[in-house]
Amino acid sequence: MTPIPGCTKSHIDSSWMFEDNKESWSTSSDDNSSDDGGSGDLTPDLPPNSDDDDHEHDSQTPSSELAEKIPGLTLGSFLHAVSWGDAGCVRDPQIRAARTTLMNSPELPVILKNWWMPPRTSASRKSRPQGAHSVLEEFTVECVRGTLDGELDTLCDQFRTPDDIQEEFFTGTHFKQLAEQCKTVAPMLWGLLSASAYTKSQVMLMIIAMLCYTHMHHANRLQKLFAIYLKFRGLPAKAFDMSHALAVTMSHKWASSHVAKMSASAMQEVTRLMQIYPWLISYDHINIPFRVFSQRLDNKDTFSSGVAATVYIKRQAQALAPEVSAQLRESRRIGMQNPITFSDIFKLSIQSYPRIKKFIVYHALRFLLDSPEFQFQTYTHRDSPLLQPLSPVHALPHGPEHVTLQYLLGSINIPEVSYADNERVVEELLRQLGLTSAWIGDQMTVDRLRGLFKFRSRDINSFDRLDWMVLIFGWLHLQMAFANSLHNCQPDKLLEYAHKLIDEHASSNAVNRMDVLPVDRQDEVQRQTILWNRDVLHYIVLDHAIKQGDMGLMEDMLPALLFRFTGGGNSKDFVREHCWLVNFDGKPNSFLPIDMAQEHNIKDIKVTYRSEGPNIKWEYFKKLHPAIRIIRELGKHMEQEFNTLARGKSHGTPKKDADVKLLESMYRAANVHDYTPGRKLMGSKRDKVQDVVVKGVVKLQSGPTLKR
DNA sequence: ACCGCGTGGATAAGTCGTCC
DNA sequence: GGACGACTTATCCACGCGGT
Repeated sequence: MTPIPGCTKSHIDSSWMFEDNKESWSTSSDDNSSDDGGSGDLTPDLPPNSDDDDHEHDSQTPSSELAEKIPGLTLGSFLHAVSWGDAGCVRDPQIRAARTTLMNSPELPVILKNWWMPPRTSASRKSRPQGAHSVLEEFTVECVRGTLDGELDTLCDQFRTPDDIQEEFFTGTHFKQLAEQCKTVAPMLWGLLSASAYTKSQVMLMIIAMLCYTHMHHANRLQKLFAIYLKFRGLPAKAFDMSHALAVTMSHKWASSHVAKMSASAMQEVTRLMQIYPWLISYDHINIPFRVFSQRLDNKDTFSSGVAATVYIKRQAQALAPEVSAQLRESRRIGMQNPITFSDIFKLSIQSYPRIKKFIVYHALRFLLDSPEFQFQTYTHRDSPLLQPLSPVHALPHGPEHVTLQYLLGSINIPEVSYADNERVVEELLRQLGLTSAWIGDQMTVDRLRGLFKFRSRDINSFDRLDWMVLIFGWLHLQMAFANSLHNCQPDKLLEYAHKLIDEHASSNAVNRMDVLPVDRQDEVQRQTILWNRDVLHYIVLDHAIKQGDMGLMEDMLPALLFRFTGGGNSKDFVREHCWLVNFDGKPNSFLPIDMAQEHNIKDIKVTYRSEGPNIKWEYFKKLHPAIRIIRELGKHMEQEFNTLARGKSHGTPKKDADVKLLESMYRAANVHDYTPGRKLMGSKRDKVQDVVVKGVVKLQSGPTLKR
């Protein structure tokens, strides 16, 4: 026994394999030949090797000695006996120890490798000895197949989808993470793939997912994701069948029926949440032509008009509820006893204006800094404290648990806008939410509920419909056309410019200055532009405040907002429902995000997730729309996953560039920002912008508005 | 030349039976 | 019960034909 390990040990140093020495090559083949010759009949073409046998004494002598000691012993039968082939050898402690040593020895891999492909020098002209090439190859394949089967089985469990309806399923699948899991669960498959597929991990993940899917069609996690995602990115049914056949997605059939399930589940969820948390419903008509930006969309769609509604759930409000309602009662009591007067509001607005102005100036400055012409990246003083974002006046807590949930309800086909229809809409929405049976008989409840439904009036639509975005971009581009020339200015100089800009072009003071001029010195066009600038900046600051959850800033803005909405002819309800409510329940989701969100939803309904085909009717819309929220989240999620993986964070160029350019040239041609004494507005009186703030101040001062 | 109408292609949702 | 696939149904659109 002992000579054998000694024999192999003498050859474990594999450096000789790479020597060009002819002699050592022959000694090596001698070693192999003795192995193969020992096992006998596998490879008959070994005589050239056996010729060289006698050169190497170490290896030859022991084996022959052994053969002499035990007659009939071949290397094959010996190895077989040692390798658990003989009961006595299995048990014998000495053999067992030697076997274990061999099994764990570094020689073993080398032995096997040599069996698989007997080494030879690069100078060798002989054909390579067969060794046990085919045997080992078959054996390896068998091993690998067994392991892969096991790995695939475990992998299938990874790709199973217990819950494929909820949002978590669609946004909770992270490809990198999943790839890591696959790597750990199926190291061999992963290793093989990454060795032979020179590609990114998500491709290998997809290959594995496809394998699992063909293995068992319940292992379909990625297929489901891709099915829903691709369906709502406009993959046609034909292409769907194709990619289904390739095991990339689920069947088209599945996708469409699954959307219905998602909708149903979303409706269920919203009904459940509405019983727990405070909620608000907003709805809007979705047949409003959407022509402002997208002229290409005039595809003569004959959508009859209908209503799209969204439920907003304020989750965190519940935690606040007890004390807040008490506070609310208290402040109501105080409010009743000490009604707020005009001068109070006016004082508040005076007090808060400096704080607001800081933000206005900052945002104006931001336009400059963000404009590509300015090249902020290379600006010398870009770290100056003067240019840093302002800290919020009073920020609300934020985080995932504070997100306001929104759920689209099924769209309803109720054609015309009238109060009667509004009631029908409300009824239908309640019915969808399953509230009808319990509450519809109770007129009181319905009346109260109606206060929570927000029907958007027409006069604010254009403002809310993001039309102003283009105008703002135009405005800022005009202001910043000379941004490049400011590149070398000191930060404090920039700040000063921004102040000057606000004072002269975007403030009530500027308007006032204009108004005190004699009539023939006034410039109506410029005045109008100033008004627009001022209002839009307020809007931007408010938007910023809302986005940041900056309650303090929003409170500061309340007086100004009150002036605006009172003057703008919007109902007091508008202010009361939203601004004041915000004041009390301490939440940032005031009217603006809600309306914006509603517009987003409508855009999704009308443009992004528009279904085509003959069977699209309102019934189908009703079925589809509650699912849009999840679909949208999925879209975001997928693009995020793949952008970060494949394309980095590169953002596309703003689509509105052309619009902005046009607007800019129009502004420039019209000289709206220049002072032209005595200029009058062209066109009818109706085109003239009202200074709603002044009107609101006047109205508040004189009218009955405050009493309510 | 223009309009009305029928037809077939394209498309996608819906239905039903089958398989695991 | 979920997934699939063959088959059915419904609608729009392009095209062409025939009549005015």
